[in-house]
Amino acid sequence: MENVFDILFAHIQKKVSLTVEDQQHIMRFFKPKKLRRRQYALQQGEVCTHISFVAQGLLKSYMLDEKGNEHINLFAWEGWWISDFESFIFGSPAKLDMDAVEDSTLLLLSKDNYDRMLAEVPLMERYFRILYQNSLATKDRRLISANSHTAEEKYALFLEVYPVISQRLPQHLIASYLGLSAETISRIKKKISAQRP
Amino acid sequence: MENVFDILFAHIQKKVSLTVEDQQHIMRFFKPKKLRRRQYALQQGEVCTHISFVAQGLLKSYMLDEKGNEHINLFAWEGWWISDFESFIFGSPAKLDMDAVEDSTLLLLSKDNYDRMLAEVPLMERYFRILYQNSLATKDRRLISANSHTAEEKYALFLEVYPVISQRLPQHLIASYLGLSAETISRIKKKISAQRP
DNA sequence: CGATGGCTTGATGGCCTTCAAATATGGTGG
DNA sequence: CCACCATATTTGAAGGCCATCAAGCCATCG
Repeated sequence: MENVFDILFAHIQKKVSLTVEDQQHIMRFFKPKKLRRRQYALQQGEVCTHISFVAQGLLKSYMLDEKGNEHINLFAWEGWWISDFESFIFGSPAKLDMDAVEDSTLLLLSKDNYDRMLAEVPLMERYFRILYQNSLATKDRRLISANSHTAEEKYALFLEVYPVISQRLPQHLIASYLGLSAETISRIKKKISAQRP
Repeated sequence: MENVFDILFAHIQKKVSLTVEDQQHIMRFFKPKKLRRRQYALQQGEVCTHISFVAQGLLKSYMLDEKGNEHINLFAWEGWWISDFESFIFGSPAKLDMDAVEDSTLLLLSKDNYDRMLAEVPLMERYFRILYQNSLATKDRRLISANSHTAEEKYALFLEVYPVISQRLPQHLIASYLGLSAETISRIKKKISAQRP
C-alpha cells in the first residue's frame, strides 16, 4: 500500500515546492483515518473540528432540507479537501452532512494544527491561498451554470468536466449535485442515447 | 475626500494586523482608478490583468449567454474585490464582463504586483488566504440556495443577507444575480406587499 | 433468495420563463 | 431646470421545463 502522505505531498507539490524538512514537519499535523462506505464524516449540528484531505476514496458533503431531500454541495476524491468551512473557521454548528460514497482514507487536520501549520510553514499558507483561489474560480463557473443552463446542459457539462468521477457516482447523486431530480437525469440519458444510436 | 487607502487598510486590518511600514510598502503596489457608471472594467475576451479593490461605488461581473442575457456572477461594493479569477491567474481570455453600476473608485493590483506583494509581505498572503476561505463559505451557501430554493425564497434570502446593497440595485440586476427573470421578481414583490398591507 | 437501493417510465401539475404591451422612472442634454 | 427618451417595472396570457407521485424493473449483497 502506498503511503498516504505520498499522495498528500504529490498534490501539494503541484502548487508549492516543499523541502524534505518541511514535509517531515507537516506530517506531524495530520492524523490518518479510514471511513467505510456510508459512514459519516460529519453530521449537521456538530462542530466541524478539522478539514480532511482525501488520500483515497470518495466523499460527499450535502445539506438536508426540511423534506429530507439531499442537496449535494461537493464531491471530494483523491487529492481534494473536504469540510464545512463555515463551521471549521468560526466554530459554529455545521449546516452540512458529510459521508463516504466509497471506502475512504482521510488525513485529518484539526483547527489548532491548521493554524499552527500555516504559521510555522509559510509555504502552506501559500498552498492554501492558491488552493482556495482556484476553488473560487471553479465555484464561479458552477454557479453561473446552475443559474443559466438547462438540465440537459448541466448534465452534459458535468460529464465533460468530470468524466472519470462521473463513472464512480450513482446517477441520483449527480442529479442532487446538479439540483435536478433523479428522474430527470434518467430521461436525459435516454434522450441522449436515442440521438446517437 | 477620504483617502482611498484608508478604506483599503480598514478592511485588511479586519483580518490581519499591518504595521505602518507594511502599509507604506503595500500602497506602492496599487494604482487608483475611477470608473463612471456603465463604464467597463473588463470585457469578455480580454485578459484580466489585475484584481480590483472597490474603495467606493458598486460593480458587477457577469456572463453574457448566446441570447445576450446577462447572468450576474458577483456584485462588488466598498471593501470587496472583483476580477475574473481564472483569467487573472492563468492569463486566459476572460469569460466575464465587468462594469460599474455606480460611479466607482478602484485600487488596481496587477498580477506582477500581486505576486510580488504576496512574496514580500507574508501577512498579505495570509490576508488573501482568509479572504478566499470566507468567500468559499459564502459561495457554498449561494450554490445550495440556487439549487434548492424557490424564487420567492431566494429573493427573501437576498434581502435578508444584503439589506443595504439591495437598495442600491435595480430589481432586474437582483433577478439576474438570482437566476430569475425580472418579471418574476416583480410578481414576487407584489405578492409580498399584498401579504402585509 | 429475499430485501434493499437504484434506475426507468408514465401521468399530472406547478413554477417560472417568454412574449407583448402599457406604465413609471430617472438620467441627460438643451 | 425641464422635457425628452431610454430604461426599468408592472401586468397579462400562454406554454415549457422539470418536479412529484406512483408503479414496475433490475442489480447487488448479505
